[in-house]
Amino acid sequence: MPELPEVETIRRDLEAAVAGQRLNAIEVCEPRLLQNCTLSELQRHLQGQRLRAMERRGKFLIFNFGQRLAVVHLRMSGWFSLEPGTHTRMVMRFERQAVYFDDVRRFGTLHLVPNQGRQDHPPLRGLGLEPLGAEFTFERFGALFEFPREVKRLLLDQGKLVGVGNIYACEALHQAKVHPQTPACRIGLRKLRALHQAVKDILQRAIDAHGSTLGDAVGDYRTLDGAQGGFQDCFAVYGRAGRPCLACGTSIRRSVVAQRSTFHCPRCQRR
DNA sequence: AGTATAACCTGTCTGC
DNA sequence: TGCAGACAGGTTATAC
Repeated sequence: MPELPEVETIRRDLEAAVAGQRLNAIEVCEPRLLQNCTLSELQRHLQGQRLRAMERRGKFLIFNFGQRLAVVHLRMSGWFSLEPGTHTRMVMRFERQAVYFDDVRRFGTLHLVPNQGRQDHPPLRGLGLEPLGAEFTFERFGALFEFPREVKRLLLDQGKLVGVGNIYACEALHQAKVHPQTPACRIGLRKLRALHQAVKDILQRAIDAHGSTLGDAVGDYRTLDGAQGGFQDCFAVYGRAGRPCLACGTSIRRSVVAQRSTFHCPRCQRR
């Protein structure tokens, strides 16, 4: 479920909790987690190494151990905790603190990747623009809009732009007053500038609120210490079908775009 | 090259 | 109370 703001929140929390510490042991009890190595290979390369930094690329969480990286994707229900949970799939025991990877739906992935040339190895290969990085200029963003794909589909394409998922795509499109099904190449300069700003703005505001927790069901996103995020209280459209648009009062509409639930205001976001 | 569909899993919620 | 069906923040293989 996590998108960029949730992953970034976890990154910061993990950095504070375990960066700089040596990894004493790593235990994996869900074989599907490991994508490109065996558990013994993982242990051979990482155990005894110091965690140099916690990094993030799009929705990937990167444990930087110097020569090697453990690259984790949380997919739908993964999260990290300082306590063992009901669906713990991996434990990383650092010198002074253990961290637990919990993942109800077992979709989460871990790749062991060489740090040198990391961008040439899956899963970091072929990723798009980092929306909170210096590279996210209006020119480079605008260059993605040359084709007639539906704009929401484009925003969700991790090969074009990383980190934006279903929630924040809906929210950014509403803030910029763009209909989710608008062909990308038919968005005018004014709206395109508004959308560029909205993507940055929504993601930053969501990070400031420590991400979004939709409910209290098992597998819902939590921060490292188990707290809920806060940005769900700021949603303008996501999950608000039938309720009034905060800008104009019109009933928010739910539809399906790119096989995903989509929410928009039919008045603020005209085709 | 695009788009749709099913699949990967488990859990929750809704309606009958 | 039970039970079938829909739905869920993500991605990918496969088939048009």
